[in-house]
Amino acid sequence: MKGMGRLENKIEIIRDCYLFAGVDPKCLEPLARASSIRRYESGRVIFQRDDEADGLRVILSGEVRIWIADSQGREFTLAFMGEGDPFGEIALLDGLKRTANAASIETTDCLFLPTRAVEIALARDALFARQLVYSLCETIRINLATINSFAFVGLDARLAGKLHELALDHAEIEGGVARFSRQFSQTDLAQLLGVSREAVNKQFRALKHDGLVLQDSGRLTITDLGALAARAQAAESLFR
Amino acid sequence: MKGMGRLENKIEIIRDCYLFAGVDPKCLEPLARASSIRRYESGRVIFQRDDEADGLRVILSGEVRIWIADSQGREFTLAFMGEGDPFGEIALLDGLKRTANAASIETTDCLFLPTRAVEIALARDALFARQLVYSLCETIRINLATINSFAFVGLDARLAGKLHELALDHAEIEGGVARFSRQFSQTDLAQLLGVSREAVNKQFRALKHDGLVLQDSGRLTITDLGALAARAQAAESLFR
DNA sequence: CGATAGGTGTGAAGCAGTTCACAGCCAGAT
DNA sequence: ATCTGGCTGTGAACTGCTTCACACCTATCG
Repeated sequence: MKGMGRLENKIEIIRDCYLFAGVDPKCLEPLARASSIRRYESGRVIFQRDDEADGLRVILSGEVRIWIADSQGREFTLAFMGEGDPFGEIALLDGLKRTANAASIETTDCLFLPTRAVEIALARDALFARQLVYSLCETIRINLATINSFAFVGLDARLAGKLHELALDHAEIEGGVARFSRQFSQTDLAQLLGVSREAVNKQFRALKHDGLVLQDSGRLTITDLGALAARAQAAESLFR
Repeated sequence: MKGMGRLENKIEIIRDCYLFAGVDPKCLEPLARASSIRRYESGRVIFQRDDEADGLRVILSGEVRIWIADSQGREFTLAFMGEGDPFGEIALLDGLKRTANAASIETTDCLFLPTRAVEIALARDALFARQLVYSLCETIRINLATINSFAFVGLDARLAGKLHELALDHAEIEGGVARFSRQFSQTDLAQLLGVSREAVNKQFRALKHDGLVLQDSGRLTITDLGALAARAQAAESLFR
């Protein structure tokens, strides 16, 4: 009976992921049966570029960084993923090697769905396929916004835009003020923007000078989200 | 009887697109019934960013440029699409506005599938959904390669890589030599790389100096694809 | 035919971001 | 309490790309 309890627990967890919203309950049970829950301690590398895909993960709690790197060791952060976000879909879905690296930046629990189980659900349930398609489209829009900013936007506007974006996910917003709930180092920001830490520092100076951003003991506070958005105008996102 | 002939003709056209490979023949007929063939003269804008999506197009013959632009009129070319390629899927699939602009750069015939017909096929046929998922993953890999090159790769290697890539689609290759089958202006290349025309010209000088590229009356010839690929090393594509 | 529009080639000046070097600060470990 | 490692701040020198300006070359079109 204990095993049964765990299964029902997993079914519930899966049903709560937006990726599986509306999925046929008949498909849910085999998915749950095949899936497992994996815990990664902070700093664990979950997979690396060019690995074979083993399955899909959905974050139950914690935070994961997805990034690419070059041969010199420079890194570009594609995304920080949090609770409810799925990751590792691409290589799973097209059967090729992983496109990026993933690591936990705090203790993270993931629901792990092995390739075969996803494949079966995909063939059986049109709604699951539909949901996956939405998720892939979202990824494409995010990537296009990144390309847009590389092609057209100066670092000043790019930093403003990125801070604004991060605030929506990682800060408590009240009025036009956003207080970040975790630390982002200038190195983090540099890796998110694809530039050097020094360049970020310089732009940061300007933001602080204009009173748009404060630093209380490591944490950032944005004093005027609207003004920050205005600075990012040129970076107007393709993704809304 | 004539109408019937046109329908069967369309069914055949659809079946030949790789996007519909393996699609249930029962789904094919309604798709064909709803679809139409549209001809765009050279230079016609097919859709623009922020338009509502009307449907999906598959190129039957001709060539289409997909690009984004900023407020100053600078343009970044995301892709040239040719025979068999589908385009306009993203906004169609997620119901949001178009992410990019599309225009024919020569007289182009497209198969046009309106949103509703695609939606119905998607709900009914898991294989069609699977095929779409593959196609979206491919787009994501291409976009990631673009992001990779912006973040890490100098213009020298990026130009070499782009020429190599273009040669695979637009040139006749014999041994290590590739003779382009249409013209690419330096402006075209600049827009593909997200830099100024002058910067491309300068890198071009270096390639010509080293005898890797020739220009006979507008058309380009790559004299050593291997050496060109070596120059692009750092741009090693995430997409293979 | 000469006019015009794209394309190419090139040089000067400027700016944005990189690299390198180093200093100071804080928190956690020994 | 001191040491260490990661973060921040900053300046100097350099490089790569942009912008602007212009010359020249061709193909096309009235």
